[in-house]
Amino acid sequence: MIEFDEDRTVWEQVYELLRSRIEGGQYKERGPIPSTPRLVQELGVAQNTIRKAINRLKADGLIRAINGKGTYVAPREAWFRNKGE
Amino acid sequence: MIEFDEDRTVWEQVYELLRSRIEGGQYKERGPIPSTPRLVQELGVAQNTIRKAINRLKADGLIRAINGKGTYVAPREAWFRNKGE
DNA sequence: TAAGATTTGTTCGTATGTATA
DNA sequence: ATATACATACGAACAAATCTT
Repeated sequence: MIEFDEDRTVWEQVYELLRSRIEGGQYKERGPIPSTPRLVQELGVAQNTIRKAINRLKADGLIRAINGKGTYVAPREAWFRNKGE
Repeated sequence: MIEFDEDRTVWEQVYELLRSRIEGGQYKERGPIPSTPRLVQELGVAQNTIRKAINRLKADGLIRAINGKGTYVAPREAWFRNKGE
């Protein structure tokens, strides 16, 4: 179980964790990332919180979700480089 | 984006807006009203504020909410006629 | 064809914390 | 102190798409 900092929002820390796993290659290009229920189980946070992080990653172009199938790391060419946060 | 009067509570103005839309027939009998997230987007106020207005409409018998599905205008026979405010 | 499981997506419901007036 | 309003986080249920059996 992962521990989260209390003075920062959980969904943002989840976002950064997943982002680092993608950029670090733990989740491979064009490969799947764990399903929402799996992430709920692993990270110990609510579905909605996972989804908020996921939505941000989608907005970043880092992942692509296919309804009923799964969520996949986008090819690097598709990633946006967001500087300002 | 709708503008709200500053010297009256927002939730009450949201309540009156939705009530007028229901009574005016914009939201039809037994038909759905927009979801909470949609109303948040349209009216530019927080979820909790929308919910407070929604709860009042439920207490009035004007609408009925179904968890995970949506919120619907009740048949007119079910409406309460609240005189006192 | 049909039924079930999995996964994404959406919705309502509840609670807590913070800031403000 | 109380009420308002916003943001966050959790829980529960429903729906559609996909895949398997």
